[in-house]
Amino acid sequence: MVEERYDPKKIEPKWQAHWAENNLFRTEKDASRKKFYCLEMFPYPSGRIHMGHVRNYAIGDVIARYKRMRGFNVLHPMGWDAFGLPAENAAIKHGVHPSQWTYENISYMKGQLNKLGLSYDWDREVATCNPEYYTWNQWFFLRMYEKGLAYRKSSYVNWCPSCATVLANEQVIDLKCWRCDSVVVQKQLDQWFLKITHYAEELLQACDELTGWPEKVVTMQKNWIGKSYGLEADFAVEGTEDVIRIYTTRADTLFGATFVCLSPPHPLSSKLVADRAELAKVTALYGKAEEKIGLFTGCYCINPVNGERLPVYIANFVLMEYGTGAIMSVPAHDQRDFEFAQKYGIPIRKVIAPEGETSRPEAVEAYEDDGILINSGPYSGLKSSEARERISEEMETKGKGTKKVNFKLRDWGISRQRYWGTPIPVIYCSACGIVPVPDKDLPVILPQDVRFTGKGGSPLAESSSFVSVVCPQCGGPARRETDTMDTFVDSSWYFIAYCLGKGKVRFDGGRLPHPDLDYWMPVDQYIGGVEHAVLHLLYSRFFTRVIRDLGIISQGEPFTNLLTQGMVIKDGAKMSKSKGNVVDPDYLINRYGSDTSRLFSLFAAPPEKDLDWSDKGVEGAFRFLSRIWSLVYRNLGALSQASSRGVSDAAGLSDEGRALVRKAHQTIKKVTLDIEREYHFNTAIAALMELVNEMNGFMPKDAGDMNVLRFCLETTLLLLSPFTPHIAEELWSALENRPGTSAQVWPSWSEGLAREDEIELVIQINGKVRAKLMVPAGLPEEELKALALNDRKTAEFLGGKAVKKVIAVQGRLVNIVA
RNA sequence: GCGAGAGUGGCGGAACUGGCAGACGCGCUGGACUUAGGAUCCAGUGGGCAACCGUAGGGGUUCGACUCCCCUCUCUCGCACCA
Repeated sequence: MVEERYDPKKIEPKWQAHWAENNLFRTEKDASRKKFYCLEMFPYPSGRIHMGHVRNYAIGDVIARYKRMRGFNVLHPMGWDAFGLPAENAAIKHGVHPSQWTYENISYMKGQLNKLGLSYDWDREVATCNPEYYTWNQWFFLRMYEKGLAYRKSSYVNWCPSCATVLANEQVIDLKCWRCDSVVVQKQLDQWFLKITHYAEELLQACDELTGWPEKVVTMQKNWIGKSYGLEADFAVEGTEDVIRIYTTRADTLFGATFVCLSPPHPLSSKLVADRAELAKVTALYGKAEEKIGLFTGCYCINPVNGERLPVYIANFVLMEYGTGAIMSVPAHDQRDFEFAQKYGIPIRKVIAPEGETSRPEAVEAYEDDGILINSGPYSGLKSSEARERISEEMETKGKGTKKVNFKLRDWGISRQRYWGTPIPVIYCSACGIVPVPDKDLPVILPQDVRFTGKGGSPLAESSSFVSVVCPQCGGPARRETDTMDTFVDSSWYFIAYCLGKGKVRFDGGRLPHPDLDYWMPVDQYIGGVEHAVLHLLYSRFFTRVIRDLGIISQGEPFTNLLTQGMVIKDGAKMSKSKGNVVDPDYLINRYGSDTSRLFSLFAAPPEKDLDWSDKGVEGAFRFLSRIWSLVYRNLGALSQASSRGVSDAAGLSDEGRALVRKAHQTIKKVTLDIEREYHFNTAIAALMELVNEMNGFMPKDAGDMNVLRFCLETTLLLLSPFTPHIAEELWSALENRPGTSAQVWPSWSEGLAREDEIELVIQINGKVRAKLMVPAGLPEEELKALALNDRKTAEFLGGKAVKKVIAVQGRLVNIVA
């Protein structure tokens, strides 16, 4: 029974239950069918979903449902990025255990996702805070440790003195701690690192194969990896045995070096500077962008290319982490060096002249481009590019330097002084040193006896039952690592876990590469926010390669196609709690239903662009669905007597009927191509609206017309079903068809039936539209020209002028040049 | 500063490889039905009385430019001392 009014509350829960009871979206590996792995970035279980999730998951669901109707074996899973700071903060603030807080949130949010009618295979759900999941973080860590890909070293980190803990970069806001507002300092600490730089070259090379990714994201990845070709050269410190090794990409400017700078943490800095207090001043400003300061060491070093004596400075702007931690400074050709030289009165010597430039005005800034060498001994007159090569070779021959490729990419520091993360599976023994936890003792489970105070560093350190262990090697007393892993580790392989299914995630033993992984991977379509353009996506590319090199999987590239959806904007700003401009999905679903919520977020903008929220637009989406509803309701009696069979090859239709059938076929074509072409759902939905508008204006006069209407309605419902699955199912079943839309095949169009038999020929005179003429479609150009020239209005506008040229475009227009 | 992208009605947005600019939706105007309508339906809707003018601005290529080329402006987003 179809009610008169469209009431989503009455139909949506019914169909959600139907899908769940019949396990319609459960997927099994089936080697005989072509697979499609459709994945949306899993959410952090913060408590409730927001409109960004609705948009992200609506996009993914349309793709998954569409691909199913196209016959693919579709894997469409969902899970939870469940470790993270908010859970721990909730524990500090409200005394709820992070685990309880997280699982309660998951339960609520899972309900919200189901209310949206998303077609997930929940049998594959993962929560990263589950020991069955994070044990594999530990297992991968141990494998990497064995291969030297996980190691411990001392490094600078953001340290909040008040909270006594390390902060991630994104938790430092304007150089201050996001929680207590105290100034963050750089502190040297022992940290665990994953050697992502081992894959730097491959990660960079493979960027060129990411043809299904937005160029912007690929570029960001390339820049982040930051490969550069240069020279390492040795500058001997005068009167000592010490040598300063510098790195430069501009060997062609070697003759222009007038001083050398060391990074404050450079080992030679403290050796060359006697005055600790002065050195401390520079060190205090290390890494601060505002001001360049330096300290003359009193020492000189020798330029290997010409034997010149150059002063050695300590400079706060020189990074220890990049290159060698020391640079040669060429103020004439590097803006930073230029400013520094001016400040400290160091000479500036030009060694590169812009090509073709004769006069040389007094420099007010550095000339950083390539050019022709001057003042450079035997190299004067050469081009920069050639000089770089030749000077580097000379340095190598003389044993004073080495050509060197450098990367900006640094190894990934994963240690976090937090509770709610994966324990790093390592034991420290005073006798044996660092001892990895044996596989048989995995997982190292988070202890329950921890108090959350928000102070005093790693919470795990407070649990004596956790910290005190027996050394697996010597049996003596030992101490467990109390840091946990960065939560980005969890999300670096979850898409691989989905392929195996709940309770089946394991990577040791069995046939390798794992047959299920080889069937499902890589992800065919990944959808998520662009904020992960570098971090998560780069880490995942790294992890997938590590897993490949363990033999578990064959391919190293995880995501074939990537769609980065735009933000949801309201009142000119990104929707966010802090801005107070959020729209609550629960409210929206209650008031308009999930079909309307989905439809609006798909219709208002193409997926990759920002979406401007509009309450009125939502109502428009609801009205559209209501119109379809009442169209079926109004005609239900007659429609149930009608049959869509035969409509598509029928002669004997009324003119109006034929026109509507044509429109339907055109709509099938447009919707299909719009989805295939960059997922432009907004124009696909617009086409469906056009078809519905035409159906609304269609007055069936006989049984044949009613057959046409039924055909067009069925077509509309099928085309609509990926976007608004509930109403499609409901009306489909109201027309007494079985089974449901999601088991149906995507409609196909006939070019013949879609073709117009008449076109409106536009007649232009000198490029301006002067007349329009209905003519039969498919006329050859010559006939179009003749028709245009003979038109009454043409003569009128020509006013007797001679026709110079006539251009005809088949099926479109004729332009008469006079 | 470097890198990427975008500027189209009152608004969100259409326009495939150059071919009727403004599809579709919102809003607005008028009308119908109503005790009433912020419900629904119908019609209209870039500007201008007009010729004409209109896709950020200025040049260019072309029979023809939102689309291609050059210059300028504005905005958004990344990365920002990577030597």
